[in-house]
Amino acid sequence: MDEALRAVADPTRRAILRLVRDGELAAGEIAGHFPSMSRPAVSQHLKALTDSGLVEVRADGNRRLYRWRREGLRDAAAFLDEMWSDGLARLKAAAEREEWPERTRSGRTSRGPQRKETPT
Amino acid sequence: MDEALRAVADPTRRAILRLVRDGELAAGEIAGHFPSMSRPAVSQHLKALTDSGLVEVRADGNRRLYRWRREGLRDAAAFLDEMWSDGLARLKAAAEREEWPERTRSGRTSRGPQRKETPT
DNA sequence: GATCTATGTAAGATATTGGTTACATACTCG
DNA sequence: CGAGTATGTAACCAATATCTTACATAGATC
Repeated sequence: MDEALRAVADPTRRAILRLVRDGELAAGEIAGHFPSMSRPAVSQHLKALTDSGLVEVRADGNRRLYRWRREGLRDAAAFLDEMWSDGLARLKAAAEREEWPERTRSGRTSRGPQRKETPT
Repeated sequence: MDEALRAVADPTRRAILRLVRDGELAAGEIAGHFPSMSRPAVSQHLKALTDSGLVEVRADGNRRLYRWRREGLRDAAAFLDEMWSDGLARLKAAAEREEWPERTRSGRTSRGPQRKETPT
């Protein structure tokens, strides 16, 4: 999953993913969408995406057609979903029980002139 | 979003996130969960997490309590969800219409003994 | 076969990451 | 105040990432 997340953390690669999401595109066509970057750079991003399983390649004569691979994001999506949604549930439940471990030990209960406590 | 995704791409940081997901933990307690790594290393991961908005800190006397910050993953989760779920819909729709741009140009229609075409 | 065309790979420069040890701070406690 | 505890930062290093340019290779075309 690490690889997939790292791959997706790069904006260029995310853009490529969006490009090949609903159809195949040749490497050159993809590179054409990034005029600010050399073609080899894009090629390397494509390699990264392929290696991390986010896209698949298919040879078509001269060219190489890239296509989105949905499975590639499964674990990453699952993690984030669990973290976000399930985490919401946990937070809510904890808040309702007021179970948050607030004052954990000393309990800074109005003793000294606390200067920069809780920089909220 | 880049930062959040990059932060979450690291397994140590994911583990930290899970640790502070349902309550506050002091830096030292967190570091205690990673005996294989020096305390400063964990501290730096905490900094990364804080900078990317995935956790918040609160001073409590001597210590610094870290807590999960749900908002931090909003965009990342949204992206992955859109990519995964919505992408599924797109794929399905495209498949039903058989709209996949298969043979894009030449149409490798049984001409040569295609060796390693479509490594499926 | 000679020559495009499409694309990957090698080599190298530079920036960023992730760790370590040493040190600086700040709060707590007797 | 002085010792001890909790934690962040600085300095450094090794490994990676991400570009660029130059080059290699394979299929297409005439």
